[in-house]
Amino acid sequence: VRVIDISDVHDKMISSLARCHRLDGDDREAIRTLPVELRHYHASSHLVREGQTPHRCAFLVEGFAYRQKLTLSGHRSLCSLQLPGDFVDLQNIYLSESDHDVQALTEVTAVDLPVAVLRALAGSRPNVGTAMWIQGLSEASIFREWLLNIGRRDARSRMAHLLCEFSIRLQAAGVPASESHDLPMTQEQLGDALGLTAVHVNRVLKSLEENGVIIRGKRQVRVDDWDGLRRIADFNPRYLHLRQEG
Amino acid sequence: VRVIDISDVHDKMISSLARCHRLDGDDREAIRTLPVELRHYHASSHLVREGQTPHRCAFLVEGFAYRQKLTLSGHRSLCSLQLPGDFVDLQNIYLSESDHDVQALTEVTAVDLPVAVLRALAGSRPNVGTAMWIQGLSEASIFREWLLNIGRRDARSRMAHLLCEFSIRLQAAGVPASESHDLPMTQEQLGDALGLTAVHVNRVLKSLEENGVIIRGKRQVRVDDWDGLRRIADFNPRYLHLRQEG
DNA sequence: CGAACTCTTGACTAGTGTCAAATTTTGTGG
DNA sequence: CCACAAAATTTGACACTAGTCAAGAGTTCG
Repeated sequence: VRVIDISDVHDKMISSLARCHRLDGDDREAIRTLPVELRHYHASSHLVREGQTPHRCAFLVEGFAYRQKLTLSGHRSLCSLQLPGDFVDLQNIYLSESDHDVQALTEVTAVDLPVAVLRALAGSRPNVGTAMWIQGLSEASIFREWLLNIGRRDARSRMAHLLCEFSIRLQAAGVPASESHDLPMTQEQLGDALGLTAVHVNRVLKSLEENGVIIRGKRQVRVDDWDGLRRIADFNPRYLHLRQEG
Repeated sequence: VRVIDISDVHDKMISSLARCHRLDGDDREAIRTLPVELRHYHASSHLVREGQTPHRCAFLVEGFAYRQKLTLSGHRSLCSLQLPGDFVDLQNIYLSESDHDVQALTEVTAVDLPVAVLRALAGSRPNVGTAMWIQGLSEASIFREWLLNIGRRDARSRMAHLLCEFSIRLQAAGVPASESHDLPMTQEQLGDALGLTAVHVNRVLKSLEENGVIIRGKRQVRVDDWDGLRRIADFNPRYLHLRQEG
């Protein structure tokens, strides 16, 4: 566990939102007035729970999280991954009831912001509101791409696509290459992200490793041959909307 | 082709947004000042095209449309259906490049609104902006549900779920029961909405009809036994966020 | 009226799922 | 820090859902 500087957290929020929409000095100043109360979540604990009224929105400082939905019979589907620098609850901020869960994938450090405070900020600083709106739209675009991925690509391509996305998004979020770019998911979680069973995920990973495009560790996967993976994945980063300017 | 009254169109926009968020008299007045220029689209013509910068946002007055994405190899996945009363391009309104297409499913009558005008309206009338934001969030919730549908339900349930959603949304949009509640899609389009092949869609429809839960016409499907269908579908309308109050 | 889509069906195939058991890794309480 | 229990991985054998191919019939639309 690392010591985290509160001013760094504000900087991180500002750069996360500024990547979505241009912010002026007053906008940045307003963000700096947000109350920062760091909170720790253990792996697999809930940040959001289906059916609840969202009162707080987490800003991810360290660690990963994922959105998921469940079938009545208990089958699970992940909808997206949340990386450091993401506002986790922009999907619910204006809805009266959450339609899905968000759970910590790893140990997570996050700031819990009252939804009312974020709404007020969006109202008083329109640029910030627009930035939050855009961040939510970008995530909706990820949902659509995952729909295409699960609906129309075969198992190998799906897996390759997921890895490409993770890799590019980490880079875009400014996680230094020195830090690990391994995807720390179990094969069951990967299966739920791809509409596959854990057993088949295992077979696919083995095959991708034999082709030399990935390297596997325990409970994690790393990209080895990016171009090869990208070709298998049919990956086009357009849907991530990384270079946004209002 | 029916004659459409412009004031009716404004009413339709107002009620569409008011279903998402409370609007006061001035908000409604502001919406009434929007320029209304009715435009007709033939079935399968594009309202939005991937890669383009969105300059205009359509408001659907009559007819249906769908969002779709394509794989490099040309495979298609639908992401959602658009019904009368939907603002089609809320997903792109603040993005610089569209990541998907929107095409007319049937003959469509729509109002084309300049994106700049909508952005200005969102800025000057915060309630209206919030309503648009919420409409976009609700659609994102549909993407997530479709992800669960395709990823974790079998073909019969997927089809049943799609029909349940269509039925409930039509009702919520206030389409009178007198008008047809048939889903006017080809089996190939249904397949692309469900991650199936057209051939398998045919088999599934046959089976559902034999169970007496649907009735098929040419190029259309109608719900016959709603409770039966709902049971097959594992359908819970929560994700549609129909009763929203800011 | 004909060409081009759709739909339907059957026969066959292939990609994933299911089940089960051995092995390795991880996490926890003493 | 160890020992054990629980969780995750790996593999093989087999089953089954959904895909592919093909051909005939029905529809739609210019």
